[in-house]
Amino acid sequence: METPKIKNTDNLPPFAAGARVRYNKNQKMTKQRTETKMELLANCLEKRGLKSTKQRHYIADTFFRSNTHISLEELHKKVKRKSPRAGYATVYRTMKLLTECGLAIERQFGDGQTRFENVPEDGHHDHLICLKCSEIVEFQNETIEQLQDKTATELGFNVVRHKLELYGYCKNCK
Amino acid sequence: METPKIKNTDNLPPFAAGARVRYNKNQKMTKQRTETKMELLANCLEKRGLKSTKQRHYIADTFFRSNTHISLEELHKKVKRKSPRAGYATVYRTMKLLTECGLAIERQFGDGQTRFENVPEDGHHDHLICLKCSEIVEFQNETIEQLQDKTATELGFNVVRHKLELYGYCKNCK
DNA sequence: TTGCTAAATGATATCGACTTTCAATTTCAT
DNA sequence: ATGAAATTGAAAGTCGATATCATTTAGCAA
Repeated sequence: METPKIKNTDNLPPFAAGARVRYNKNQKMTKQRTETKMELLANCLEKRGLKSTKQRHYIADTFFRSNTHISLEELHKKVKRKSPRAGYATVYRTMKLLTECGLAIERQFGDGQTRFENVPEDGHHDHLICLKCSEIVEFQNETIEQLQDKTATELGFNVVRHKLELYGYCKNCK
Repeated sequence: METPKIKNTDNLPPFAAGARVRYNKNQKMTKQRTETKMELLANCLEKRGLKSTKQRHYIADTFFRSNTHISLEELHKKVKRKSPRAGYATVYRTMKLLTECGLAIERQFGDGQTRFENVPEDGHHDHLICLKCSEIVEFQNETIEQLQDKTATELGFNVVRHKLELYGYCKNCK
């Protein structure tokens, strides 16, 4: 084997997962609730004429409670702990649905697996990723956002969304 | 089929490929040469005790001349025009080599295909991607970079590299 | 509650983009 | 030129994502 393949959390690349810590512009920690999201999901299902099932409910709840950038495989594993017959395909379809409803964000950190992130209730954030210990810190910086808009405008663009990832070493690893 | 799969340039997602235009901070266009890179490659091969082959030479040259964010499939197609027996695996291995040598950058724009970008000779740049016509504009903004470093430092990080992508609509599509 | 019908589920098959394997070929130091 | 070592191309293998399909379920109507 030339290059080992990454398959699970035990052998993650240095930038894919890790505990989540959030900071706003002033470095205050923030928290997320999970109740409201289940309500949003219920609304979204109703709006589309979709059915409310045990599986969807449990998968969504498990995802909303997850604090990492979770992959389908990891989520499936968690879901099966309480619901052993739950299929991978259902987890896949539910996460696709959550993404369409705006309740999850798909991310690619370059390890070949799509990872899902909870939508923050306090707005957009970007990522700082430690290349050694895998810590992922989320941050917000309004000034950077404004500069991005300004730059884009100068080039004739209207920016709809963006992605900013900073890779480096955290204070414990530098 | 539930979701059509993207396979080639004719059916790209609105953000994957497109002609490349580069702007520096003052919106002046810049150009790239290709000679120096072949020399760098030769050095890199020698340093590693690797052999200089027709295939590597031709694949690298084709890539260096490509002006888009090219996928392996697209590059293989181009290479086969002049070298019909060239295999996909060789293109794959050569691009892996170029990436390791720092002469190519792997990128994921979310369409499931890895795309390769030429290393700019005038430093790091970021991307503006039109969601409608697929135009990809590259830009540089030193102020944003400085702010990123500042933010990271405040959170105890040393930034090694970063990725900034702005998705929106260009002046022709807004 | 019961029956019905469309939607959802889960097991499995398929797809597609890599990635590896291996026998044949080529490079290059001697 | 020669032989060891690297490279190549074809084909097979891998793995995550996605589709298929028979069975099960949700939710409305009687």
